[in-house]
Amino acid sequence: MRLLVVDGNSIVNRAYYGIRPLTNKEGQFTHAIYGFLTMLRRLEKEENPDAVAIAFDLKAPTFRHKAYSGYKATRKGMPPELASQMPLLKELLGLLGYTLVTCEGYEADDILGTLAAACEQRGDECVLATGDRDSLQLVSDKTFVHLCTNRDDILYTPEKIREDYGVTPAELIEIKAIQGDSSDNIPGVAGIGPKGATDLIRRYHSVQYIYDHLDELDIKDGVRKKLLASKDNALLSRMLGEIVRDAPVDTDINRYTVQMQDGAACARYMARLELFSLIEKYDLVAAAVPAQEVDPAAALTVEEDENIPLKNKKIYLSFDISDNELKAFAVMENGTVYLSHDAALFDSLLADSDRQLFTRNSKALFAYADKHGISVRAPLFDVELAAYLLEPSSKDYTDDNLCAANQIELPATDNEAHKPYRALAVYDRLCEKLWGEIRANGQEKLLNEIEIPLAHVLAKMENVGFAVDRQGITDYGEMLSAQIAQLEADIYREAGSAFNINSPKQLGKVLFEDLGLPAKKKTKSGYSTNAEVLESLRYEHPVVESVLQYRMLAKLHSTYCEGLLKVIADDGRIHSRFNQTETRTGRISSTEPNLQNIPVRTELGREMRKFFCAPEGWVLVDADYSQIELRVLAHIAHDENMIAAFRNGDDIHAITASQVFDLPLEMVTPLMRRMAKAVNFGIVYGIGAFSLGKDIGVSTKEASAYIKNYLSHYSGVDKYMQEVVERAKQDGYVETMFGRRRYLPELSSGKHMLRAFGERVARNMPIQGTAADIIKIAMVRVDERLQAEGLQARLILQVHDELIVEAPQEEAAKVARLLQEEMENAVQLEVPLTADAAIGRTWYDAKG
DNA sequence: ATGGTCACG
DNA sequence: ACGTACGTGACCATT
Repeated sequence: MRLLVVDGNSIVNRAYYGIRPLTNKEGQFTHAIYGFLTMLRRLEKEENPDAVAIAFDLKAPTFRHKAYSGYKATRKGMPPELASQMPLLKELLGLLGYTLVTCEGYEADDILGTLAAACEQRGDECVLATGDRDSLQLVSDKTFVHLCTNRDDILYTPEKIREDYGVTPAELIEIKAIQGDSSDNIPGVAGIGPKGATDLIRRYHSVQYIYDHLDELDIKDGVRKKLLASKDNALLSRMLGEIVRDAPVDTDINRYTVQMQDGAACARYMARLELFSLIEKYDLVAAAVPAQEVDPAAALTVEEDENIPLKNKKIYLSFDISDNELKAFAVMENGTVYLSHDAALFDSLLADSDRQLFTRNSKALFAYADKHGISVRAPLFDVELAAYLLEPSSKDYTDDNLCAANQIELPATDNEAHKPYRALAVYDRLCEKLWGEIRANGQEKLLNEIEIPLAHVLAKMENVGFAVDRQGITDYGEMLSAQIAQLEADIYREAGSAFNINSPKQLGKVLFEDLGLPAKKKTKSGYSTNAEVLESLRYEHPVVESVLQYRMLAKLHSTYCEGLLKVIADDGRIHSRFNQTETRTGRISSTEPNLQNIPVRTELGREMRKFFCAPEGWVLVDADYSQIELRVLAHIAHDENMIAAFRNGDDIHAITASQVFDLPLEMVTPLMRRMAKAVNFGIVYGIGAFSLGKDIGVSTKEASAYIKNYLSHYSGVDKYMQEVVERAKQDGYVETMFGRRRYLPELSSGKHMLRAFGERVARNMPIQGTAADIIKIAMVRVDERLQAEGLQARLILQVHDELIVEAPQEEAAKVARLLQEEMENAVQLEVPLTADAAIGRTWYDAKG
């Protein structure tokens, strides 16, 4: 038999600190629970035990705390974010069929020692899972320690301990007795550390022997003196350091076999915690559906191709549209789902302004309507968009997840074909719940006046697509291929060997081992070979320059030439998809292909934009906001200096330079302006002196002086940056001018890094998010205006602060004015918003 | 599936 | 003592 004993407190600590915070809707932290179960599953898979015991400390569990003023032996209660997860974790473990072991007056370590001793006596094997090296003293030919570290897991056998420490497992106690352990209040011998202690025990094996033969030992007098001075402490430490092996706990291995009793209860518990991936991992998806006999009232009723009553004004609608064609749809009334294929009925529902539609993926609905010449007159509620506004950090917004998160149980059905409609049967409750929260958050306008109308605009943009010059891309790609082949040959010659240049691993070996170039930075899996590192090695070896060139061309070729050629549709246009629920800040994203990252910064890359063009007789009108984020910052921070600069129409980066460097404007050099620009960006991103310094090539100290200067001149910004973090900590979220929220559980993390990240996000999101809100408003208005004025011109792309419209030649001038007007007037700020429009045959030409 | 790299705002 | 600016998506190599 083989028993796995888990040191619950140690593993939960690893989980808590090792995983970024997660919360459910109620704000309950769940990441330690998630991490614990993930680790537990991995342990079981790797160790394949017959039984599992999970040991916990009984009284207020403690954790080792490093005081900021150096290492100090303090024990402090666990942070509340972890403490609140402990009872939930224990209850869930119980439901999953694990047996927990605790013992009054004993620590988890002692339980590990006791169970291991019992296994040894019976001849069973025992694996101890812990993150704490103290347990290594328990290792024997029957007992192993599975040490969980931040990087990876190590299995300790007696041999492995000999290899790592050069002593036997039992001798580890002796080492610790001399070395001491501040976190465990074990004093040890003052003045002797790990090295000295290990050396002594390797030679003399025990503390007792050392003191019995102190005068005869072959050691320095200083060491002898230290040993003598701490004799009492050393002997006490020897006792304290030994783990108890006879705690009064049940050592019968049969008590610890794992048997889940109630899968449905586990699934419900996990759903309440919103740990949906665990439901899948534990294969409880089926159990999550309440069995019919348990709740017969909740059985799903589906009427196929029946006459749909449609008595209500509120229509709960589900549809299956692919390639803009309707496959089927369903409506729900009074809990009954009516399935239909009647497209005419479907179309009439969309056009009926007296009905309100409650659905999801309204973008697909708008795309369908647009394609079929139907104007959607029914007011719409979209669960996905609503859920996104309520919690923009979620990964997806499936019906199942939304119902689970809102404690709405899905009705049961045996019919596989009816499964997709289970959520529709409870859509009235789901929509009610979501709408209630939208109202409570004051997000009604954001949903109804920005996101839902925007879905319509995005649908049209996807349908229209962006015309491209296929032949142009092909020729350009061939030109690149030739250059890439040449560079490849150059690189092999310069490096003295042939290898896969695309493999960072192989490239790292060639540069830093074969050629002996200095490695600047490391990644998790080896040397870093990114552009920053290569730039710094540019003049060290000719191959570096070639690799940089190769990288640039290879990127252009694979991502942009080959990538784009693959997605040109039959109409000769590229139909990117715009995702409206992806980003945590409120921006939209673009996929298949991503048209928001077409090269522009280098001339060669920029050429790519010559192949994005308008059809014959048409032109592109491109307009972009000038410094929208800084203007938003000036507005929301009420910063007088920055507001004045924008009102004067000043060059904001030059003004900033004159302030940061304390010089008159005429004396600002281009370099100073460039640095000031970096500071302006840095401020928007939540800034740190280290990174700013790196970015502009000055010392951290100098960078921090710039920041200090900046904040003293823009004191409104300084005040805002402090207050926004303060408020975020109180509220748990930040929001934009238009009420778009982002929750920041990171702010209450015990991990410094994570908390600092949360603070930067708190400073950045309201700025980036407000800018995103503004351009969304502009898009909706531009679309309305184009239609209202009877123009053929249409929006085809948005790139965060830039809109692109294609227009018949003769409409171009009017459209350019319209675009600029709507963008600049989307919202009134304390500073003017400016947008610059330009006209051209291609994107390259139209971008001012 | 993950990590490294690099394209954009 | 730690690691180092916000937000994305695609491609390639590697596991």
